[in-house]
Amino acid sequence: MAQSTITLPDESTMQVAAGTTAAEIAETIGPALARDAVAAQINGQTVDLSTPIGDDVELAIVTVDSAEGLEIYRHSAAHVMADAVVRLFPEAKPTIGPAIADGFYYDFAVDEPFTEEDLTRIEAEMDKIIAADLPFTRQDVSPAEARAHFEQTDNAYKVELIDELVEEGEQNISLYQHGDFVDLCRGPHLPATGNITAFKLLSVAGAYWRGDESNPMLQRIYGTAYPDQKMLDDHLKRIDEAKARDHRKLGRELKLFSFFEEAGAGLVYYHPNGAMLRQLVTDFTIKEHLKRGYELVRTPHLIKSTIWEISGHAQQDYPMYYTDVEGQSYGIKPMNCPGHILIYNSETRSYRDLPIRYFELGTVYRHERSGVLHGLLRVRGFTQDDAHIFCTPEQLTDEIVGVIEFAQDMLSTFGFDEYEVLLATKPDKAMGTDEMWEQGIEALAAALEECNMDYQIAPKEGAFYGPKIDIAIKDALGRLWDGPTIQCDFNMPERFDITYVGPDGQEHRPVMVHRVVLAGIERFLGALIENCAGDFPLWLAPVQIRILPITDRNVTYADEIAKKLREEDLRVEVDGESATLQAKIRDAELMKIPYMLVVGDREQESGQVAVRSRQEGDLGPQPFEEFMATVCAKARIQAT
RNA sequence: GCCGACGUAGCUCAGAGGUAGAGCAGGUCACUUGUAAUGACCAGGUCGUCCGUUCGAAUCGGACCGUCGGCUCCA
Repeated sequence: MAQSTITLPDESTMQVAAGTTAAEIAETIGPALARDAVAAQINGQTVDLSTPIGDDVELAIVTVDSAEGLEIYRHSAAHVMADAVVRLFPEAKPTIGPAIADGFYYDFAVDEPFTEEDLTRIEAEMDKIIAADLPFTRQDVSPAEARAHFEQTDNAYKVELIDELVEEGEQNISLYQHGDFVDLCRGPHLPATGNITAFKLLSVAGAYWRGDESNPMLQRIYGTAYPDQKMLDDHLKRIDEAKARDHRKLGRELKLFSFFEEAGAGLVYYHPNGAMLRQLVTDFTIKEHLKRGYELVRTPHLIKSTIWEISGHAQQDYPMYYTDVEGQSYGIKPMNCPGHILIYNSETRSYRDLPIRYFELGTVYRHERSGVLHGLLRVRGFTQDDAHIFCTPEQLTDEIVGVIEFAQDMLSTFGFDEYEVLLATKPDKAMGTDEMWEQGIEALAAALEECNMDYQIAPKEGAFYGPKIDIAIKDALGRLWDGPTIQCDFNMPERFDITYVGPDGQEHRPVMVHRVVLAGIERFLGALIENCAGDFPLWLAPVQIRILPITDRNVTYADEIAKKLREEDLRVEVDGESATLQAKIRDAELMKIPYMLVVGDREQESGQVAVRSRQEGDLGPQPFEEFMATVCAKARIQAT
């Protein structure tokens, strides 16, 4: 009998009879491996465990604890869900159902949308399919056969997918079947439905076929699956944890901000605590910009529409608001760049002036569609820590490096140390020549490399005026938030015809970089609130100290020390209510105030305060002056 | 904008074709308290808005406003 030589990842080799399956080899290596195996990699290609091995190959067993293995596991769960749906709703047409970051989904074309109650029924049906332990089998067929199958089930969506595959040059179409359910699928899959142990369906939502809003709306069911129940429970617990620190909930509880239905959606009202938090963040931001050679500018909210025609926003149908002033059309600024360009253009600039870095806390308005608004994360009026850098092409990479380093400094001060970085290239709907785009992409890539940043290319994701770097920041729960963006612009300088005089006495075109670090201040505050669950570090706490007089006799003393603390720029409140100390402590704890000073007759007589720290609990009495010195020092530390 | 769900007191929520309820928050009074809720009393709602169906609508239908989960888009 013919033998095949298998090389395993640890370089060891084994001899097996030709035709032995990957599953059998896993079994030979060990029962634990066989149990966790979901697929195999043969010469780097991921295939089903049931694949027989004919030649000498490199083989790796893919287990469910790898990212790839988990994806396969969840993808199989999606198939089981689709099967369950079709069993319960024979009219439903399955379309596409992939694994995603935290689970999987499947989109169905149905006449009636699914209800929450349907999810329970579908889960029960899935349990049956899993209990039946139906093997997943692969079948490679011709496009014609595949088409015939899905035409028979009247599924135009699958037929469309097959036609696309054929266009891409596929000769073979793979179908996966378990029980009676057949799906168009690249695979691979688990050996059988029984391999799925823990899953849960989470929600149902509308989604456009292929993500295009001109296409029909499908019904999407989201679910998740984990190799064991405990992992699933942990995941569900994380969802609850995220809910508990939702910035919209905390925004109300901590009296930070609100929205008013009667005043307009997506427009934020900052209450005293929120306005203080915002001010602390923006004061810090301004200071850091000035340190790095930026200059403050300020531009109006209303600019004649002719400027928006020059900038191209008008022609791009940018979602902005317009108004009319004495018969002239004005646009409410959705971006700060044209204003900064006007200032740049107000004088003849020399190469000796460059780089010029204009910074503005620029408040902009954008007409975001009603369905996308989301707390502070997606609003219609927001403020950016926006700057535009005008520089020579030679200075470009250094300037971008400067921005990246600045962004890292800022974010880490606020407690964000992990990032995911994208470099976005030319979209279909774009201005500027290919050559300009290439230059920009090169400069951005060079800067990222100089900063040793790992990044991924996001094809066609650039702004219409230039390529960009998008940095997403990771929070305490591992969630990603939109963060800094650095956008090259070879286009706007052209349109506004801005120049500088070079050493040769000739006019040259400067490069323009748009960049935000915190990005939208509102959005950043949302991320900040959720990252620390409303428990702000001392330097950012809207109220740093609350003084709790034990009796009415102690209120005057409390007011006195409050005055002294305020003179040191500390943010202090006195709780003068006639309530018990316990009740006052509870209130202050719920407001997540970092320090409580309990003052009764004893403290008053001795000039002391009894300190209770939110983090460390009761610290006992100490001289007031001593506390003030300590807390002043701590409040100055701008790091989390 | 699209699909679905939802909107009852400041907040969290119960109720439901016959005219609205709780807890917390708020106010008043009493208490003057030592490290996460003192007690009593009071006040508070044209049940998101408008239009319709009905003898009668908070309850049923429609439109609009807003919120939530997604799609899409984006700082």
